[in-house]
Amino acid sequence: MSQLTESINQMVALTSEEREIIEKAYKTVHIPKGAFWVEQGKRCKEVGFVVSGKLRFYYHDEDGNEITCYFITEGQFMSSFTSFLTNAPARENVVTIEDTELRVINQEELEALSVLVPKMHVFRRINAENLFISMEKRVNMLQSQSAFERYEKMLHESPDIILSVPLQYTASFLGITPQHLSRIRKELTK
Amino acid sequence: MSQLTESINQMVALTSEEREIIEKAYKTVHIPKGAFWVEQGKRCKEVGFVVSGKLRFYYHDEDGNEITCYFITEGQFMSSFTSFLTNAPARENVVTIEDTELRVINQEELEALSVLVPKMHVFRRINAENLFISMEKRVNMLQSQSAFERYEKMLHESPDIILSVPLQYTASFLGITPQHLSRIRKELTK
DNA sequence: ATGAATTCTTAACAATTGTTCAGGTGACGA
DNA sequence: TCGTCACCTGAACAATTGTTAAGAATTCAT
Repeated sequence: MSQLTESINQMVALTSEEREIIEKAYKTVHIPKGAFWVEQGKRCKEVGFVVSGKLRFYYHDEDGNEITCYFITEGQFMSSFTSFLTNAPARENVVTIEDTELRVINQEELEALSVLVPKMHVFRRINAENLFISMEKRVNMLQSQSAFERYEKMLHESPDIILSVPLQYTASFLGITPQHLSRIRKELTK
Repeated sequence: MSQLTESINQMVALTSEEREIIEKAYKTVHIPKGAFWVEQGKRCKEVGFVVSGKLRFYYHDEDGNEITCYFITEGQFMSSFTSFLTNAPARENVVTIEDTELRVINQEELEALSVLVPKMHVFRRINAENLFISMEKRVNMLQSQSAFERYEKMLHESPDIILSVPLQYTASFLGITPQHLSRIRKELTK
């Protein structure tokens, strides 16, 4: 079976029947590098699982600056969750930074699947909890650490992202300007 | 019935039998002003619902500064979630800033209750999703707004908290020093 | 390979935020 | 009532971060 149910299975043990039902419910989608999966202002009606590839979430603030909210890589469940959960227009754009393969499911299908496989409620809960935990870490970082410390931490925790995306994306993810990140890098190479 | 099941009922419609079961599962606890509910370093094994009162979550960073993570008020579900969910020692202290009444339930009881009332899984999922959404807003704020803007926003969204807690708590919640918040306030009164 | 476009670096200067320290206010118990 | 303590304000100075502008390096399409 696929990575998708493998990942779900790690959170809630599945029977092989359940795995099959789930496999059938999620569709496979290929998105070429640079294409949008979600567009700012439109409703996001799907959640997805990244089989391979990499995506970036970003929005434009009042001054027109691009703010990167997330980088999403292989093995992660993702969506423009706030839009998906509240049915509000998405605040952010989601674009691929590499050719990407997803497994996706829409709202109605997910609800139907959760009826067929009630464990999906538990999975969805655990997933939401994990999202919360990672956001809490991020708030702690932004709230109490300097830009230098935040970059060092990211360098340690996700060097792959830093190496594979333009510096400006990393900078806005950390809440600083590209110029300042460039300065921090220079400082670090000493 | 109580505020507790009223709140749960708003997220997942409950039958009166379910409400009764839930009411019995949650214990009532009174905590006087200034007392700890969770202590940094200990495991948090309960989740709670605030019937009345107000709490503050905070931890000490490497330099010994108190960092306020959350203010929790009436009608909110709360826990030291990362500790509760991962069984790790709590990073933060939770203290009451007013005399507080809680409805609490521990891990085993919650799991047992979720078996008796499977809808609890759905409720817990929705609750986790809501926590995620509020954290996402907070990350956006910290990532892309100035201290001045963050304070203005908080003044608009939770004036009650600003009015009822010492300035230094609000300051660390916003990620700034008390002196700087004092400066911002002065600026605002012009 | 070449030029255009994007991205990155650098530096000077400006704005924001932190640090230190001093004083002032108000609450509260002896 | 008095002193103590916690909290808030203020100002001078320092550190961090943003802004602007220019040039260097890299990427990309042709």
